[in-house]
Amino acid sequence: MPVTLKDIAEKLNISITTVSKALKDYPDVSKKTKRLVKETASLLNYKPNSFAVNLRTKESKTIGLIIPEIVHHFFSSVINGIINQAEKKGYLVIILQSNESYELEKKQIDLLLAKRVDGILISLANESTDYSHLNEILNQNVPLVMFDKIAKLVNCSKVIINDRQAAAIATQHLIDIGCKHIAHFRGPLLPQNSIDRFLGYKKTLLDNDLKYDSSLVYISDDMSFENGKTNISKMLSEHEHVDGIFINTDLVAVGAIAELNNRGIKVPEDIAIVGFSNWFMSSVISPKLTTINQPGFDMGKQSFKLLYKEIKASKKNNPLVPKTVVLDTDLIIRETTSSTR
Amino acid sequence: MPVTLKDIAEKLNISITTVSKALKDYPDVSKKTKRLVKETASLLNYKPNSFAVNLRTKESKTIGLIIPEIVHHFFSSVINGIINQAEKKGYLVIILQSNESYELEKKQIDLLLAKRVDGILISLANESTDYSHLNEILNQNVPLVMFDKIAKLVNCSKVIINDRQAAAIATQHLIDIGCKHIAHFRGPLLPQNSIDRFLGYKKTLLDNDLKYDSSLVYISDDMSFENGKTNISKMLSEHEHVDGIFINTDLVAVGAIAELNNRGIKVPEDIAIVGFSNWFMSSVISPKLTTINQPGFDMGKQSFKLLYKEIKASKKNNPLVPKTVVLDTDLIIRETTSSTR
DNA sequence: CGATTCCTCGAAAACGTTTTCGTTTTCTTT
DNA sequence: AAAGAAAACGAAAACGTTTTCGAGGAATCG
Repeated sequence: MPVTLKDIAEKLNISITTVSKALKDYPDVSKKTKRLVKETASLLNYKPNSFAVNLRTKESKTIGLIIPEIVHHFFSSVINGIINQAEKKGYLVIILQSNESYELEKKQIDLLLAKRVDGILISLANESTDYSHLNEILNQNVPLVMFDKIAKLVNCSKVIINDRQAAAIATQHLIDIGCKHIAHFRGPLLPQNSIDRFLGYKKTLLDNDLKYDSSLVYISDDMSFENGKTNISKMLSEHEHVDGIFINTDLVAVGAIAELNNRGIKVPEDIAIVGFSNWFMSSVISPKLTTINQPGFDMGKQSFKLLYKEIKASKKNNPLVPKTVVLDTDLIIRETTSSTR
Repeated sequence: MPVTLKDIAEKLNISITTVSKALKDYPDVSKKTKRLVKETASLLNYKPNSFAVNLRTKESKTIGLIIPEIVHHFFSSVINGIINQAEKKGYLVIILQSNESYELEKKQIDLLLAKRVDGILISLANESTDYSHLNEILNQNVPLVMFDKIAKLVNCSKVIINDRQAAAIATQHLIDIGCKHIAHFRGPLLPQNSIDRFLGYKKTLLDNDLKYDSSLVYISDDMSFENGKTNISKMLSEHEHVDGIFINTDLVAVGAIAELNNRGIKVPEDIAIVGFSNWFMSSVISPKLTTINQPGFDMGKQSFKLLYKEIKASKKNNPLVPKTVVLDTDLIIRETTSSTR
């Protein structure tokens, strides 16, 4: 059986109260008994029962994290950032997956609320368009921070990248290397970042006096390798002189490149490509993919930092005004837009 | 304030005891009060306080998972399998990372034990050679299951692949397509699977009457892309007629291929390559990598299943005899060993 | 009708900790 | 040496649940 405060108290013939206070360095216990208590505590290998501590202090030093999918380079980087930062502050992280499903997302939130985690970090499922489940979190006074895939309407802190700007930089790069007919493979219709990237693409075309043609925009429903291949095929059958594509995300871009390779269409000579997210594979394929680097680790880190502040504020019943942190991205120029073309 | 059993009891003018029993369908409470209690419970949106439940039942329905690194295709697949299976049984998962460090691994175990998780799943850090921290888990009667990178000497259930056999299949494949001088890029010296893959390679050479040359074995300390490049360079400077390499793992293989491409050495015509693990990128690079598929998701699933059984057995004080599950791998033949060579 | 059984219910202890508040002891001061 | 202040300690309540055990009343049986 695990050793408790009581065991220490009995061994030293003092009260449980004093033992507890000694261990927590309360000022009203003498140096001598403190030393004694601490010695026997470590002698007996005492570990506080976290269940009891949780009940008493009403906090579990645990946060919940919900992401669309785990097996994903970007998200696993985010997880890494979150866990690292959380551990520094003594928090552990419970991870759940929404599989891009609204229903599952709702269920996972319920699970976390039932577990009474001290806070929740979430990146939304593509399907999610109703936000009552998120407001439910706030109603219960559980701190909430959204990152990457956010809902602007929910009144909580957020960590995002400037998707519109990043897309603009990507598109401008294509224009700068001489592309005249630039297509865009966008993500699903709902998620905000998918929308913003599209808008950044569109605006940059117009800003450069190129005409925007909605038939040059293709949707990747599940952002897969296959999507890239089918989108390319469709595009080639519908348009003749596309010379550049801004593709969301790298995985789709890699599928597109594979299909272009199959068909003997040269990248970047015939068609230049810029991806999005800087997955590891992008630097390994041939030709190497020019892409927008999305700082996953840092996003995780910042997200937890914000959540931590909210948790501390909420403990003091001192509500924090929600804040949105926007992280920098950068364009990584590689072979798919090589200037030697 | 969250609603408690007491609130329901007061509202209905009955005792807390009866409310608790009604909600848990005890036989000694009448249908009528059960209905009444359940109605008001859902009316008030009652959620049991998990902290109190934990303290009372001495279990948290939470398990801990320690892996060397999260941002890794194989491990994130494993995580996925574990979380999926755990959720089905009502368990949540706390994930920690050892960063391949023995010290950190020890610390993470302490954290999980302090949290009093119901069980622990672990894949060992490469550094770990002392197992006292693992035995500490068992001493505290916390169920433990090891997967992938295991320690044979620790007396717990394990889930692994047959590394030796997989390596043999990979090596045999190289021999079958005509390779005569086969090198091996192995992982670090300590981990069991690194050892077993090496042994499978060696044995297969001898079984085929090829001579084993220890100078053809190169070590990748950190299993990186860079390791692949440097190993190839070293190998090319030391040996002339290597015509096949069995490389652990895919990431190293991809680095090797990149360097071979740089030097104009043709894969598979000049040197054929087989990787290990079937990372997603392997099917995307050029030439596509022949590799051993390692069933990450299934490994996660099986690991949790074993742990679950142990948890249930340990609750009944009915120790389970440790069991080792060996999962199948398969050889995925792609272009780096294409038979057209 | 008395004794037995069954059906409902509730008091109370227990899980292990934290913290308030009061009590006792020791020390300081005059 | 007495009075007051300071230091050290402990009793007890509280967190919210689960479960044992016993009690009361209703139903059943002989």
